[in-house]
Amino acid sequence: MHPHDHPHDPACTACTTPDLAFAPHDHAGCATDVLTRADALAAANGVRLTPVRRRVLEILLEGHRAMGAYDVLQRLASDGFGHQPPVAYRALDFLVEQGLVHRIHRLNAFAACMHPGEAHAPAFLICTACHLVAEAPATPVRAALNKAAKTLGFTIDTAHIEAQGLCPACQALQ
Amino acid sequence: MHPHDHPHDPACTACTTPDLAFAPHDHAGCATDVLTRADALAAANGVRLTPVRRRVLEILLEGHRAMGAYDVLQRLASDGFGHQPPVAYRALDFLVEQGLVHRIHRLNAFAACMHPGEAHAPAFLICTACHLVAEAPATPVRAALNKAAKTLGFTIDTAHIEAQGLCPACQALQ
DNA sequence: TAGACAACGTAATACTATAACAGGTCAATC
DNA sequence: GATTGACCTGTTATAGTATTACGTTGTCTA
Repeated sequence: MHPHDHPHDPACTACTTPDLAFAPHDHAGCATDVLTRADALAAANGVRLTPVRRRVLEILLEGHRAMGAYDVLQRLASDGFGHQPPVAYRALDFLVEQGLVHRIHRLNAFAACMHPGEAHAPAFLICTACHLVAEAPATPVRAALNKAAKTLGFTIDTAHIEAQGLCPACQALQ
Repeated sequence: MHPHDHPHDPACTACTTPDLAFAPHDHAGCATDVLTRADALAAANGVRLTPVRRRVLEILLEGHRAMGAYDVLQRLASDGFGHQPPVAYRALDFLVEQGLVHRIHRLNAFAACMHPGEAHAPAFLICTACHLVAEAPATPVRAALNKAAKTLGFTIDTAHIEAQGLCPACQALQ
């Protein structure tokens, strides 16, 4: 897997790979790839992926799940970092600003972005059974949303699209 | 204005009226119409729109804005209802279940549904300047979302689509 | 009218998030 | 090499959001 230190490029396989959350995959590779890309992005943007921040990203990358700030905090504390909420919230806020983490409002939780550096505006698919979260490409969804807003004269700045339902694996178990 | 005690009907003008939040309109009529429809819906569904519940809906209908549960609670308390959070949350939960109120996750707040009884799955447009909230018809948006989910094998149960930006009036003031 | 059940009210608590301030690190500058 | 200033981390304290648990009242029905 190449370092992937570039913005979205249709010629790059990693860039065009669909979200793997719901598919069996080499998760260790998947996670370290994202971390590598995160390092590169931080350098490119002139910001610092400090130890706490990087650790938070690692923690979120352990699974394709959203975690609450306090769960992250507990992990940080047991790793020798601070014990107070701002420690977690600051790192999370930074990662969200940098596009390395997404906030899932419906769950009051945070999930690692699996497509950092790619210009993307995902829709989140949240499995209510196994709690996996995937990012679905949502360009057409956003186009439709912009169009709907336009008919009311509204100009969209940011949009959050979060769907709950069943992932393929959990559907099979029903 | 007719009682509107029916489900969505393309032949009914009230049913096909676009959301008026961003447009100058007869708000008193707009609010009482929704209340009338709410009464009819509750009766039709065999549930009770009790005094607290109805009052909560009235409060939310005072403006096309989302309110936090504790703001609603304060109003309820000053109207002689209970002073504890469950009083507000229970009424709000009921109204959400009945489709008379929408939860705006991004704001941790609640807004009266302006299209009760119409089979609708709106996208919420939240003005960051004046805090008005409108419901945009989102059938095409949801179609696109379902399609995106399908490519990942995901089945959507419920979706929340919330956009932030500027309403027409606030754009004009920029 | 007795029983079942829904609705309301309260107290207590859990969960999520931010404000305000102190000390530490590091790079650029004098 | 000391100094400044920006940024980062940590703390305490507090604000804001939501739920659990339990007792009482009201309503409907058998």
